[in-house]
Amino acid sequence: MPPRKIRNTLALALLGLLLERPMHPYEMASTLRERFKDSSFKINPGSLYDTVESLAKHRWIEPVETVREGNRPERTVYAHTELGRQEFIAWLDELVREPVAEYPKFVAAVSYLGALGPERAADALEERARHLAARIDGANTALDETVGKGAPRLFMIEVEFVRHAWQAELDWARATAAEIRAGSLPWPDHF
Amino acid sequence: MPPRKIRNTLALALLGLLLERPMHPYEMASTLRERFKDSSFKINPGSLYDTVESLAKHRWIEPVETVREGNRPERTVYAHTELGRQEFIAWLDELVREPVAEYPKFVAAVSYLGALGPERAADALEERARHLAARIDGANTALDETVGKGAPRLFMIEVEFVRHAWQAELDWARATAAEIRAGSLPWPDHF
DNA sequence: TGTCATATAGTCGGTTCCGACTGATAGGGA
DNA sequence: TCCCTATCAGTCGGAACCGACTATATGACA
Repeated sequence: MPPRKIRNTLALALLGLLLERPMHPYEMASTLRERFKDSSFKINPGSLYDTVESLAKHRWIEPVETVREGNRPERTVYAHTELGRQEFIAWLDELVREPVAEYPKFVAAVSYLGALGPERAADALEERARHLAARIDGANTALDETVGKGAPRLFMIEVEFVRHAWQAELDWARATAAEIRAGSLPWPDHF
Repeated sequence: MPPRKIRNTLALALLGLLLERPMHPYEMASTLRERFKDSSFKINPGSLYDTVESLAKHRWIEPVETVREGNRPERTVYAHTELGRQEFIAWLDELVREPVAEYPKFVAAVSYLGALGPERAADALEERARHLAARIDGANTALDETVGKGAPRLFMIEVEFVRHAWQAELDWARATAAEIRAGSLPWPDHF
């Protein structure tokens, strides 16, 4: 099996939507926003149209009609192909099964934490912890509201995951700041 | 304060190295690899030279000499500037303090977990859990070795963080797979 | 002595990505 | 009627990114 030709996960989101029904690009973006999926996928007008084009080039989706309303720009409506459906499932399966390296910015920063010196490092970690706590609150509110409206948990399962991940990061940030304050994380000089 | 002009974290890594001593690009890459920092930063020859150029263009670093050994290509040795030193610290501080959205591929996949159907989803999560467990083992080995050689913990602090993050992800994957198997995570039909 | 693998050092061209911008329509208020 | 804002729909140029490739030197080994 050759490596997948499209790696951009926005393509996964768009494909997933088109499995429900045909749409034009702008509609895909607004539907994703409605469903809070804009926190799982980076939706930017430039990337959106590039990605749709790339999906079409690879025949995972195809234009089914172009409509024009009044003087507005023409809209091209796309639908998924059978190839697209298969690739979607295979890709999804692979993404869940195999962790891939992703180089988050925070890991980069932690690699050079020493350069901040102990006080400033502990300070910064504690501030991060406060931000994370606020985000976790936000996630809880979003979950409560959505489940309150009767939506199945599975529709927001990724929010449950990120909440869990943030909580872990929060715990680490607090614990590490505490270690620095307590002096139990020795600070070499030549930083 | 205008937004930072360079966002690429490889630039942070290179700048951090040049604070120790002047180096030429290839040497920066090999030094990072020696120190296991290639798991925190994506080091690719193309990006390396582009990034060095960009750092130089912004005057965060500057060439100090070009040397030639035998018939090998010329090497340009760079050093950090005072501006570079200041930007490094300010950037680092900001990266630690403020969490930024990063759209990991796994979150994308979990957003569409429903499409896999319950059996395949549970299967895939369990496989991921096994991969994660292996990585955690690897991290532990690396930590033991390095600390065994007398290196300060702070030099590998980012490995402690990623181990913690992986452990959290592992816990979530296992717990969610178990919920699916137990039927306590209801699966809507129209996926 | 030929050759094979590895380390050194970097170039090049193409794709991807993205933020700033354009321009039309719709609705509301003064 | 004029203006303000929001929404709709998309274009464009440049920056970032990355994989494939080039080319020399060194040491091992058959």
